[in-house]
Amino acid sequence: MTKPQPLNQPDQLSESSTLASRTYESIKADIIDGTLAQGSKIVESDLALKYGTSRGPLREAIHRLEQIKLVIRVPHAGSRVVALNIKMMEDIYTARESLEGMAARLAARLMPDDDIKSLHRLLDQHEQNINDAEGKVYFQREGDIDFHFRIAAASQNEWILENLNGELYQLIRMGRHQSGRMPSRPAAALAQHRQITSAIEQRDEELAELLMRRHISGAWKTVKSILEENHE
Amino acid sequence: MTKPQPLNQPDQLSESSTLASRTYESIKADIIDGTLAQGSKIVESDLALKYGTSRGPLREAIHRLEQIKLVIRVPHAGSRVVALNIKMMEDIYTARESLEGMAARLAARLMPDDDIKSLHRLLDQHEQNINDAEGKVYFQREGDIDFHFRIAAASQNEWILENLNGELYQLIRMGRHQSGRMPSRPAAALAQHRQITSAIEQRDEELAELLMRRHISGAWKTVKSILEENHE
DNA sequence: CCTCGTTGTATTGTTGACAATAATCATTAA
DNA sequence: TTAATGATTATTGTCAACAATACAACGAGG
Repeated sequence: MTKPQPLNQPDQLSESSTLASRTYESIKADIIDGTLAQGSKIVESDLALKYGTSRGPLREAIHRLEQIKLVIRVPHAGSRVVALNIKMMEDIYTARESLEGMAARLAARLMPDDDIKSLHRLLDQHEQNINDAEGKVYFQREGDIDFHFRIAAASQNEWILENLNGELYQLIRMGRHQSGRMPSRPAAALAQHRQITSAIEQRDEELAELLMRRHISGAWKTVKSILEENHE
Repeated sequence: MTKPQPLNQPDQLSESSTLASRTYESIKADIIDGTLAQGSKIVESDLALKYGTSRGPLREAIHRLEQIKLVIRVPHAGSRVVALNIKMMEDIYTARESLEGMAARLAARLMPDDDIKSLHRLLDQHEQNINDAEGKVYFQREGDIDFHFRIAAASQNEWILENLNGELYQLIRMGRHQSGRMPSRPAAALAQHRQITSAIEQRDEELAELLMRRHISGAWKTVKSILEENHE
């Protein structure tokens, strides 16, 4: 059985040349998967020790994490891992809806035919994985983001790509880890992905944007209800 | 004669408690108004001297500027002030169109009546300033962004607000300084602003978004033609 | 018992020195 | 003359010590 191919969104090569970057990647991963608990206080000297570096590079890592909103920092008082709440997640999903809608529109205009074919193949793979018990985990965790990443990349808009991939998706991943549950109904999601791809293939910008926005706002509704029931 | 009221988008209180923040603000201003030329190389020790600080805080400032894309940094090789090109500006305007369209939609849903009234007054003031020779400079430079800022704030979406105000508007300001010219036809822009405000007042989300997007994509067309003629 | 001010401690902000890296320039061989 | 190669230098990356700040504990006064 072929393993689902690795995600092609290397935020940074894991063997980065600078210590600050490596520390950044490590901490980011630990925040996203909950090893560093939400809302927990960050003490520079402690973390420096923990990640085997000195305060200098660690400080740079923290600053970068602050920029992508994984960390909140208040001057002279210290930093904490962000604590996701519903309002914040709603803001993120709304921004994402807007940006990805635009990305889908641009993809319909600009995506090369070959890439569209490849996108179809990706969805075929996802379909197989849905029926496959162990694949389910993969599909629900990362396959979904993989699809969305390809659309963002196809937009050929650097700003949108960087903000989706570098910031919004990270926060969404973190939210998923938190809730412990997966995005709902993979089959329904897949069907929508196919619709969107088809609109792109037909170069129907308007429809592509509309479908993407509907897809994401639908996803938010289910995520929201999960968060609300967890929160009482 | 009453001076146009100061912009209410203090990115940071100018008397920030930390040296790194003050340095950041200074450099940012210098980049935006061209004192630090586009594409010019940044040498940490030189700048540290120039801004009266040591390399530590200056480094933090540079990192923050990198995050808002005013500076480009390559590991071990140094940093440069970003050099705006047409593709980059197009990406920015497209992202802005998407985000501000959504912001207008949210504003139509959420903006308190009092704030809408205040928005009307702001536009009245702009109208006066258009006929006033010295006001023209103000309106064209900052008044336009002032309006857009209020919509973004009214969306009550933190992510959108921060990204528009903290990043996109800065780059657009920088672009304006570069071209030397002002946004075109203040009267036409004002008319569109009124339309948008009116849609918000009527709580017509769909229309508010549509008008805002049209407004911004129109602005891009004229900016683009200016850039192209400057560039040959 | 509560409030306010004071002191002490922990943590961040800042600095200058040192190490590592990459760009530059001169030198040599083809 | 040009291309490759090696030493040199400028610049960034990293570190550890020092200063400034905010928070907590404590005590005095109401």
